[in-house]
Amino acid sequence: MSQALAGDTLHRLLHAYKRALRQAYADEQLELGVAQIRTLKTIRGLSPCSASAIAQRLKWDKAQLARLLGDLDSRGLVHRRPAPDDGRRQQLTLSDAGQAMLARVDACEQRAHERLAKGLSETELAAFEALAQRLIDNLERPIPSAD
Amino acid sequence: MSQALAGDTLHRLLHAYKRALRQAYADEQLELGVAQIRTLKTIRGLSPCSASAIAQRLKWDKAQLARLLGDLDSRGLVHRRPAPDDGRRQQLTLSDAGQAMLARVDACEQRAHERLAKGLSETELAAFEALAQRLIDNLERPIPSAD
DNA sequence: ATTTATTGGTTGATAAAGTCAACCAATTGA
DNA sequence: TCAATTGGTTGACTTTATCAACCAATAAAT
Repeated sequence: MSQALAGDTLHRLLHAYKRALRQAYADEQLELGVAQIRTLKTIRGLSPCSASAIAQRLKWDKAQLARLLGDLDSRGLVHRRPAPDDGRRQQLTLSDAGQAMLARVDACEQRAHERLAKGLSETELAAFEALAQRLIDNLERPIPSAD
Repeated sequence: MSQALAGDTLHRLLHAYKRALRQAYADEQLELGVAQIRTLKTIRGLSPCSASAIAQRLKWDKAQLARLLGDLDSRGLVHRRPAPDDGRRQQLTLSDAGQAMLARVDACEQRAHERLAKGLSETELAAFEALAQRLIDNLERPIPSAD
């Protein structure tokens, strides 16, 4: 790696960030994991929403997604309905309980994020976000094959 | 969170990054996981080095570290010797095989990091690193207790 | 219209990452 | 001298992540 960006920095940042999130969720007695919450948030942000859309969006294995959705369903946080136009697909929406849960998550995460961003300006955070997005794009872009 | 930095961006970046690393290691037939490699790299970078120093540095659970070190030891990649000045502590060093392994890792990761950083200038990467370090500092700084 | 390929989702199996508690020996602090 | 803490190990468990096989439905090819 170029000396400017150490992979270890990325590892440590996410490790610290996830621990901060888990602690914030535990403090608030939210009995969900980070992946479950990310799933709920993605359902909120996509319309219409399906398991394959989430898997594509988060680059998750569909088997993992299936289990996460099964769990969220059994907790009554999401609705799964057959899609009207494709018998294979399920239409995912948040239940009332799911929406209420996410409202609590939002409050939780706001505190965690205030702590994360303390002392950094909006300009700096925006710059970080833009750079991070470019790094993601680099990694998610298919490698042109030599064949 | 402030609108400028989305937590989801961090998740997606590390997810993509770890997948890229795992792929790079698999392509090179390195039969180690990301955590094992980070452990070896930390041993290389710390002198003297002990398990507690690594756990402190990476903010890992010491039980997790113990198992990682046991595995690296059984693969002959590290040496564990009693510390001369503290009967509780072990002095950790890389074996010749461990050093050779890290040389392969370095080559591997250079390619992964070139891909990660493609199209970004050294200035941009340095800015990202500096901002990431500040975010880590924010999260790792103890919260002053109200008591 | 029929066949083949792909997609959406589930289940089984497994590995990696991560956490918590209990324990013991050695060291430090009271 | 005794209590508290530290360094490390082991047991147990949870969460995250991956791969393969499978089935039903849809799309593409013939």
